[in-house]
Amino acid sequence: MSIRNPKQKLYEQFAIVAKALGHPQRLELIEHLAQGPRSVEALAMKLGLPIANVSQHLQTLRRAGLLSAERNGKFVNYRLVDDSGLAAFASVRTVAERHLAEVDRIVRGYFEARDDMEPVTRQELATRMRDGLVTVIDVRPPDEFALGHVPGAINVPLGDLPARLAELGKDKEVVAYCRGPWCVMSFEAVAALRSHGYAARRLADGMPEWRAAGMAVEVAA
Amino acid sequence: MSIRNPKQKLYEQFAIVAKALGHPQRLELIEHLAQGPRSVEALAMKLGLPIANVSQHLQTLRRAGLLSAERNGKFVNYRLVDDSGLAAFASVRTVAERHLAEVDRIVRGYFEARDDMEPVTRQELATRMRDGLVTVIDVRPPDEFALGHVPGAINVPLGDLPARLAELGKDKEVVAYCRGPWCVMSFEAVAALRSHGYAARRLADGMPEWRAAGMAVEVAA
DNA sequence: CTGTCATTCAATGATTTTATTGAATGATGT
DNA sequence: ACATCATTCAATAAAATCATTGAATGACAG
Repeated sequence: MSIRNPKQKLYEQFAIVAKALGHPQRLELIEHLAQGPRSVEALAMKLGLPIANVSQHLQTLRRAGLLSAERNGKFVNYRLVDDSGLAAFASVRTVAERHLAEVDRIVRGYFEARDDMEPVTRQELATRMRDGLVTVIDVRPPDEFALGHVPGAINVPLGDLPARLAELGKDKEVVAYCRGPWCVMSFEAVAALRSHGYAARRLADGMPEWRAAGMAVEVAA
Repeated sequence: MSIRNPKQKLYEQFAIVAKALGHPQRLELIEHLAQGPRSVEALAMKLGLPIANVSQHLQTLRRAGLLSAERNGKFVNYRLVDDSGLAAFASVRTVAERHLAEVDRIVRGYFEARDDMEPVTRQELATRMRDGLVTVIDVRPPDEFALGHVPGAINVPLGDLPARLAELGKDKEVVAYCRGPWCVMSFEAVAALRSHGYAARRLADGMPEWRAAGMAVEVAA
């Protein structure tokens, strides 16, 4: 029986939060919930995991104060309680990006092979959209697009891109975005567009960051 | 053998960082290293833990990119590689402070009993110091004070405070600070000073945050 | 070279976390 | 009431993390 002083008790609580972030699939759950509220089943489908497993992860995140759950009929909808969880995720990501050699290796090996250009910043995109210089495509699945997207963006899920190239004029630069800074879909989209002769770039991060930065968001009717 | 796509590999790396933050004593190590570089033995002494145990925790933090180690003769000095680790700690703390009921309980039960006043912000302190309105005391141990302190602050380790009350005039407000936002020493100092009739408040956070905010820092000769 | 000291390594058991399975719960619709 | 469906709970085994111990390493002093 160890005597724990108040500082140690506080640090145990902080550790609960960090521990909740310390599992790759829980981070992925956060990424998906950052697009909008979701039921357990919907999340399990997106991640390709058993429902009971996802349910347990969600409860771990809820106990850490990252999520709230609301019952809606038969379904339980989970959502991020606020931006602080996403901010914690982002700061953890920053540490890894700056100091882990393995991250560098993965980025060089996969991501830079698809898009080695500087991404577009939010501000830059907002300006170029206002001036009518770019076509913005949202490459996420339609359900995520419906929950909120960059005003004026066209929803072209990655799988549909080859069939819908004709919709995108070559006179304007195409800017693609999806769920976040390392969402593979926007990298794949940019690579595909370039190979077809389009001028294409990525947005530096995704929808949740756009929303968190206070930019206007359009929601499906 | 699971096939892991590049996103999952990245998330595993992010999880390594979060996992490293997911242990109360590793968080405490970060707090101490935020005061300045330290040897393994010195940290073990401060935390009251076996050296081998501390060594292992430090290596976990190093593998997560949070610390760097430099050999200096017989000693190995660990240090925070940059502010990003402290920022991650801070954002995890924010989640816990906002959403964990247990944190609220601990703060109410212990900390607010010692100091229920609004703490002084850095900017406010800088202004009031310039105008000569406050006496600033640094209640950390002398070795930490020596590695950097608020210019003009007096080092009064908490244990010495009762014997050194006479040094502090009652005409000026006394502001106490120590290692960080929930460092118990500054709470105890404020409580002790108030009980002796002094006007006393805490700085909202500690030395590492002062330094990270770009404020001037004085180092012992 | 030898002894000492700070640190790391390696091995161990104890504890915690994780994934899986199937049963229990709670709400809905017939 | 009954069947159905989404979710949670409970139990289990596998895996990871943790603290502890004592031996190995690497640097210095004599």
